[in-house]
Amino acid sequence: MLTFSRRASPQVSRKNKAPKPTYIRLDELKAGTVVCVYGVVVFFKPPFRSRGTDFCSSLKITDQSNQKIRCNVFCEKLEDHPKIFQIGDIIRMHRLFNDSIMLVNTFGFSAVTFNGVVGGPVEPRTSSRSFNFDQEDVRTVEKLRSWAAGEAILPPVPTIPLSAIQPKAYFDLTCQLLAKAPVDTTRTLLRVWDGTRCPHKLLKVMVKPDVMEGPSSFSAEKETLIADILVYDNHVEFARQLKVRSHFLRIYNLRALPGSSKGPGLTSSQAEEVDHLAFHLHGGTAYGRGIRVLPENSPDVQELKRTSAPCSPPPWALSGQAAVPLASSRRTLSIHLSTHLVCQCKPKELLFVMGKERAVFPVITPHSP
DNA sequence: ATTTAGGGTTTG
Repeated sequence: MLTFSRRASPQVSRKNKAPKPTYIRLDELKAGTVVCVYGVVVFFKPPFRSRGTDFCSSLKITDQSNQKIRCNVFCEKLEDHPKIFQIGDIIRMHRLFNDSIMLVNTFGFSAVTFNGVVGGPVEPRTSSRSFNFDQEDVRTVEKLRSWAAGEAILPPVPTIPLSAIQPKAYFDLTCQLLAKAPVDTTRTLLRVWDGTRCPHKLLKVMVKPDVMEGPSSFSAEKETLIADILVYDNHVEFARQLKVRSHFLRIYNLRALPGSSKGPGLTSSQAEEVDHLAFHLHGGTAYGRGIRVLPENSPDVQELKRTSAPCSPPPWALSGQAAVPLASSRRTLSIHLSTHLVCQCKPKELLFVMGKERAVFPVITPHSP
């Protein structure tokens, strides 16, 4: 709904008569008080399971005062955690208790986050059903963005594509999950791609096809683009929740190591290939190590969809529509026959891109008489 | 109605 502030400037509000909070500069925090703050994220750990009942998000923020303040956010539900995706994001938090060591969320806590890129749209990210957000918030976000740009807080490259991997270095990867499989009690395999080609050969992890969620194999061409990631220990539980194909991920503090490691799950011939890279998400949360699912509407996901499926609509050999009677309703189906199916190659699946939509279709092959 | 963690690279 639209309300009006005392200064008669329009104010978008989704809640009636909420008093406007006062945001405290980070150099004016007093121990033992409950505060609302704005800040630029200079460090964060994606939510990880604590030993208590909640997930914990650990972060460090700063503002024009240059004070750096640590915060911990405890929430039982993942979706209630601040939607921080990278260093440089702007965050607004309401109702944090200052215990003199750090800020910790308290009753009535809420968080809204924004991309930190100067000049970008100021789009609030939150799971709060009601929150206030007006022109003053827009100005605060823009001021923090331009201040942070001068402080060089954003990492020089937000995430590294597979094509730019430096062996042995730690990096963040934005990717689509294509398939996954449990390997043993401490490890899960994630098969991902970002549409770019790694200049190094990629070590493949062998698992039984019947435990694979998603396709157990891809075309030889596509396999050269797929990175096999072994995630360890505390990340296994998180990996279990991930959904093949529909989930776009950012994996933080990933490491690509020359494939000298031998052991179950790796083929012996590959293990001797030192040129092959093996991807590991080690156990623990140091340096913000972890996995986050990116929202479907995030710019990073839109960009990934563009780069991982750069092709024009295929030439149709046949195209049309058909009304299909169903049990409860009647639907119209668009039917296309790809020219790929009337040539000599025999694909097992086809990847079609139409605008922003993407779908992988199994090829139905009729039995020979 | 206030525990959890309290940043700082791996068993592989």
